[in-house]
Amino acid sequence: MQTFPVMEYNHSEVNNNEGSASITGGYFYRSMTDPCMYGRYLYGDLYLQKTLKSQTRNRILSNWTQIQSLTMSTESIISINSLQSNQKIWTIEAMVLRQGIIKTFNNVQNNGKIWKMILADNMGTKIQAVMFNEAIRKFEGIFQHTKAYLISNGTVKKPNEKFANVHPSLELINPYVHIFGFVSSIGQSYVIKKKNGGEMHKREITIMNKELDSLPLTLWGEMALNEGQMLQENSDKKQIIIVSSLNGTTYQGQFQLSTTNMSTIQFDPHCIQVQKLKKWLHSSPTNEMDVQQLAVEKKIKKAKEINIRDLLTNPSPIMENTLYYFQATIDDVENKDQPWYDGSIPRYHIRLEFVDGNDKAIVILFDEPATSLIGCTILDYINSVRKDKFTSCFYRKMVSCKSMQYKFLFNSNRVTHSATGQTLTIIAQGIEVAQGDNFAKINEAETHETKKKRQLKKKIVEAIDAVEPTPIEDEDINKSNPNENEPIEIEDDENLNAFYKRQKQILRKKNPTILKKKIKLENV
DNA sequence: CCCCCCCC
Repeated sequence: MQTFPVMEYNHSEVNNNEGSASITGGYFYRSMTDPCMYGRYLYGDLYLQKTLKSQTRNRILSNWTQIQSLTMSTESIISINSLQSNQKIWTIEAMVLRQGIIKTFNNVQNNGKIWKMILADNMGTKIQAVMFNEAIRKFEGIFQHTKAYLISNGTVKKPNEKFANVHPSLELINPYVHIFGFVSSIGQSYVIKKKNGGEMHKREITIMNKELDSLPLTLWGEMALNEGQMLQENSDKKQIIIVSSLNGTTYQGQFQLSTTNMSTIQFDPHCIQVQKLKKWLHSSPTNEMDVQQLAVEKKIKKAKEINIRDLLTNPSPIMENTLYYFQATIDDVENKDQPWYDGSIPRYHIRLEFVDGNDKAIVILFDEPATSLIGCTILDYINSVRKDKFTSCFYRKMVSCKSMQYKFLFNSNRVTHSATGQTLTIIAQGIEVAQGDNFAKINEAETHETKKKRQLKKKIVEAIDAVEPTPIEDEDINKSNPNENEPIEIEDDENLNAFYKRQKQILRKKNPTILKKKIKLENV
């Protein structure tokens, strides 16, 4: 049984080709009937064209919960689970869990518009609905995110085996993961080149639970643009999301999640576990940066300490896939005037040097660790040093890092020795001041603020330490299990609807203007 | 009637 080093997830394991499933772990959102747990057959594409002929059957309900009080006979309504391939007459009631953007396609046989949705019924079973030209014209503006509809008599098709899963055998070992937590960081969306020459949007976010365990989550494709932008636009709020049908992989010792083409993101949905997290989140006085820092400090607590001298002299004193930290004094910031841009992916890094005789260690800080050191985002830093570095408080802070002691968190997989053996490069995952409050100071006002922050932090750390691993309470399972009669209540998400509406008005450029070349910074 | 599961 595979386990994940995290908190709130559901883990399904398909036992055999018939698709029976077992579920372990997790104490939050349970989608017992998620079709992905039952093999590929239920990954049906539901064609809706024929629904046009019986539009009177399509009643638009204002929200999911009203399904229960529907006055019309519900006898003919069947669950998505019981839909048969090629079934001619049927009605389902389903909620729009995800709306794609309307796309055009063009191939040898055909061309036109296509619009996809992911629907779920009150058992939690999901199905993909596909609409084409005429259907899009009729239904555009009718289907709305998180609203429920009666849908009838479209074409029910078996999914194309070719597309359902490229490696069917992998389905036996690759479980899908559902996760919920709050979003602690949101990266930029950018275009990456695939090995086959194609392009793909990618956006990395970080999700955390209330024990401040963090997990990187990669949003792919359309989701990186749409839902990702939605998250970014609301990044000032403490956002809680449920993300379903994720792939889990381990990259360089770090467990990470990626969306699949079956993934959905629900924003602040109404379910008991989310409400609990929300309550906790809003009662904690942390801001985004403090949360990041606390998460790092928690990891450092658990990591093994290692002497940097040992790392330099012995090429392999460390174990694979293990978190370590070392304590050291920064000798120099190699690129303090202009943090370096990494050409392959659009991010900046800071190189710190530690010199020990002839030996040199270089620690590279990307993203959050870098932000944590200088107290602002890398882009803000660059803008501030570009103007006048000597008046920049961030620059002064950077310079004052020198001769300070820090703890650096790193994964053993991110350490490389140079050919001569005298230089060591470490990509750090986190940074913490070695003792007390010796993060570089800017001025008195900040000292005062830091003191206040430190008090708050102490309070939070105590609260985190006091948290017991939450057992699965029967009560919780019943309340959140879609198998029970109670439907999942989803908050009517006006924001997201407005967002989708806006999306339609924005004409997308085919090739978004993303920086692909190395950025040249003016010398300051 | 589309789409080919990804990148460091």
